[in-house]
Amino acid sequence: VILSGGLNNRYWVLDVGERPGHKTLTISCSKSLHPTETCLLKDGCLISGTSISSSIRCMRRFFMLIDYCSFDGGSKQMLNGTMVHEVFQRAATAKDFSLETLSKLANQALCSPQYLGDISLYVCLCLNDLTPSNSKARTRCQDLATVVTVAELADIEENVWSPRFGLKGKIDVTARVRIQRPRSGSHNTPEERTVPLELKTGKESNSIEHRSQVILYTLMSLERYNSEAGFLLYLKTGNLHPVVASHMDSRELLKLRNTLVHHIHNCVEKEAKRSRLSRLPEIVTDRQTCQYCPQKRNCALYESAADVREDVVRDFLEQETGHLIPPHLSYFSHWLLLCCLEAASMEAKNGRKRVWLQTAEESEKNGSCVGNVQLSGPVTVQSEGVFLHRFQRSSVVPQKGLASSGLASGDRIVVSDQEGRLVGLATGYLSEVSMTSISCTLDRDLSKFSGVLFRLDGDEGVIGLSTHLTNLSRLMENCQDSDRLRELVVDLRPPEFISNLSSVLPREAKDTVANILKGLNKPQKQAMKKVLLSKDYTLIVGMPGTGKTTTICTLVRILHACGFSVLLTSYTHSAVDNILLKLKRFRVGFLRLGQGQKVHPDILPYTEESARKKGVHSLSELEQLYNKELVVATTCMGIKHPIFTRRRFDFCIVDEASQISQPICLGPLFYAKRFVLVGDHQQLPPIVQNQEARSLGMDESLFKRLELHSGAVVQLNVQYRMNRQIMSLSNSLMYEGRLECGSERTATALLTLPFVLSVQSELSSYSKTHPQHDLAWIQPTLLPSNPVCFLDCSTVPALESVEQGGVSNPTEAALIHKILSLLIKAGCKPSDIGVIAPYRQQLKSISALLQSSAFTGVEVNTVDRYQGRDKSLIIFSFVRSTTDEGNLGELLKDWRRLNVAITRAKHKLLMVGSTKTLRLFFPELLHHIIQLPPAAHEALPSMSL
DNA sequence: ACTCTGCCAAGAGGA
Repeated sequence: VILSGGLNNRYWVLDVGERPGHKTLTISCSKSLHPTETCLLKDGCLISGTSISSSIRCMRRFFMLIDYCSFDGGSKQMLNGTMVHEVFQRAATAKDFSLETLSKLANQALCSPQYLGDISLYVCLCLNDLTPSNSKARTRCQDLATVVTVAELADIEENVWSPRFGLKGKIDVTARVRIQRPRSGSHNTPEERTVPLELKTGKESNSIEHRSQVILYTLMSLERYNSEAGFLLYLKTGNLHPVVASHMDSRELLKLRNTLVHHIHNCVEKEAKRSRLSRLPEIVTDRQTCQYCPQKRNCALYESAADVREDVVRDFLEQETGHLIPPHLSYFSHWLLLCCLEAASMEAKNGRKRVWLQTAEESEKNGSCVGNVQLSGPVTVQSEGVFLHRFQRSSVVPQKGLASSGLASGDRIVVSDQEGRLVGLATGYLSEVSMTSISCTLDRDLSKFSGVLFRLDGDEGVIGLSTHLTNLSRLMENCQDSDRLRELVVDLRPPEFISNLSSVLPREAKDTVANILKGLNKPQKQAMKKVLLSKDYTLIVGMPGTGKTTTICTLVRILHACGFSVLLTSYTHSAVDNILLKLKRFRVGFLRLGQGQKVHPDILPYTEESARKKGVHSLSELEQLYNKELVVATTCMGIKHPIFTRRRFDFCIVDEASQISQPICLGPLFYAKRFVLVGDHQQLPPIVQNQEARSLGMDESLFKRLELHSGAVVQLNVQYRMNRQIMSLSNSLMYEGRLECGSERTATALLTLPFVLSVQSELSSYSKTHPQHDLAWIQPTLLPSNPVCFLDCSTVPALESVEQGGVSNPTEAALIHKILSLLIKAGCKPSDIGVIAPYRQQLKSISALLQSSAFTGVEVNTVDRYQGRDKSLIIFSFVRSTTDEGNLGELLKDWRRLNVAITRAKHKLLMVGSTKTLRLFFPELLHHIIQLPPAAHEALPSMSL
């Protein structure tokens, strides 16, 4: 934005207005003259110190936040740097820089799982870099008479979020130093200051980047320590350089920071209602700078994608993107745009900003925050880097129960002080929440802050779209793997198959495979065959209830028996573990990668973590662990794991592939020769927040994109879940009759209600005593022999309410509550019942009515959460009862969501909704309508359970 | 117009 005073003019601030969440400035370029302008200061974007200092040479680098080290392992020097940092920090904490200690620490660092995980580990620590005499680190000030001595260590790896400057970062060492200035004559006591100390293990460059980093850290810690300067400590020489942040330096760096933020917020621009990628900051085209830039490919890709070619950079672009043809570039730029749009939507609802934009009181009202707490009792060290803290409400403020805070054990939290001076002090997990106290494990020891008032905020974490972008960028790489994948994914080259099974099937595996195949039905066997014959990929359509998990499990067993290596993935941990839980019953070994906290308890013994506990002390032992199993399982996001710097697989299987967005789904495919996508695009698509991104096709999964090659598709259409009537509803809605029952037993299975007769007689006697109520409709509703019922509430006064939190319909909720109590009384097990609604708000109002213990076991959940699962009896609440289709809402209009909802039921499906709304788009329902009398939900008796 | 799961992160150093 250029203000009226011109690009770089100066302004007077005439007035400052404070509003919640933002400030307004009234400014003018002349004190006495008009035009005044109003600036709105808001938002809470924090930029890291390193991002800013690395942008000094080239601002573009910042926008290409793609971490290559995750797949090439990084350089020797970087690894060395990380390790020496740690050795120094540990030695400093122990206040011991003796050679013995240093070498002990260095050995520990070499064996620490963190570094062992890096397969490219072949670094020897240069211990002589850290000799004791150097570590005392005297300054070489210009002003030789000034002496700085490090008196005490205040902190290491301190995490700072500074909303005031919009900066964040981690400070290597925070030190208390004594500064003795030469003053003529008299007694001068040394000044004490707490300052940031930045360690560098490379060449002593004292470069502008290094110095800027220190200046930024100094700014960040201004509010904490009032530090005026920081220090650069080069460990190779032991030299300590003071870096005094001059006003101008700080100002320039903050201006750079602001420019970066401006570009972030404006990475997409609208033109004639259509969004497109904005221009990035100008390309530097300085051979010297660009030659070694790790981001040059992305830089060139972006430039080519933006379709603005300048002559100066043509050869640079040619060099980096010459191997790509226009469709490749447009695929890249299309998805880049989609990701930018989506990122903006995700950033908008990023809850982390609340920590500094809202007071604790405000935040507490919205839930997931507890303010005014103090440390109580000592901090105990649970394990390396895990500190157990206990907090209590400060007695100063009126007590409010902590349990009602919206925070629950297991939640991720951020700890800050109440005042907003120490933001983001620590992060961790809540372990216990009681009425009076909260305990949690944090990544830092906060014992030195006893007496400080804290606030704990729930932290959803910020996951940008960096994995998406990394995968997209990788797809464009000039190498064999990427070329092939690009051909298949972007050019849509038809997949090839070999004709003869005998060439892939080892003779000795034939019997085993034949044995495994025995338990499968026809389409499942076909799927196995197709996969074995594939040279590129196979798509398996798993319609509802067709034994998708079993099929995948069997596929893995067969591939395993043939000696093929398999990478097994899905988007969610639970989907991965679902297959593994089945797989572990057979003699198939596997390695499960991923955080223990997220892994199913029964799968934990197969994780890397637990294998390590048995002892991995050397690189070769680690390699053994990584290479031992033919089958490796992880989530699609888990591909940053170091195992992938080396290992490749014969097959990659992606489950729930129709729910994964293209860039994410690509990730694991880089590591396998062939892949298998399993899904069903008639079920739920990937969730996309941004409306425009969705309309531009971001919710198209790779599964759906590749489905146009029907030769690669196998359909599992024999299902063992639904009885005939429920299945035919789905068939007419979605599958055009292709879905079949696997057996007559499946087709005719009904709900068992042992006491249905007694409930019915109870109802009829109730009818007699209450003749004013028409209860004729309830009999067919309850009857198991009537598997599909649509209860039409259109005669019942609609109570649909649209609130801020979502949509709910109390009438439907009340009706469901009463019918449920009848069904349970009739002998239906609560655990056999699922209640589904499209909206969370509706689930809340239903759950509120099901508090009595008779209902425990009834699972109330969203359609989305129910995907992949089933129940004997499903009650689905449509909630919406509008006649205006335009007002229906996107969720219900999506047929795929409706399809998922109705196919969760095995034996009986009760739908509650309004025909007014539904006949608009689902006429098949009309065959199953049960017309409700007015006030049906009130007329029904409340059964005592 | 309300559906949701991923992820540890800012920085390791080189020209």
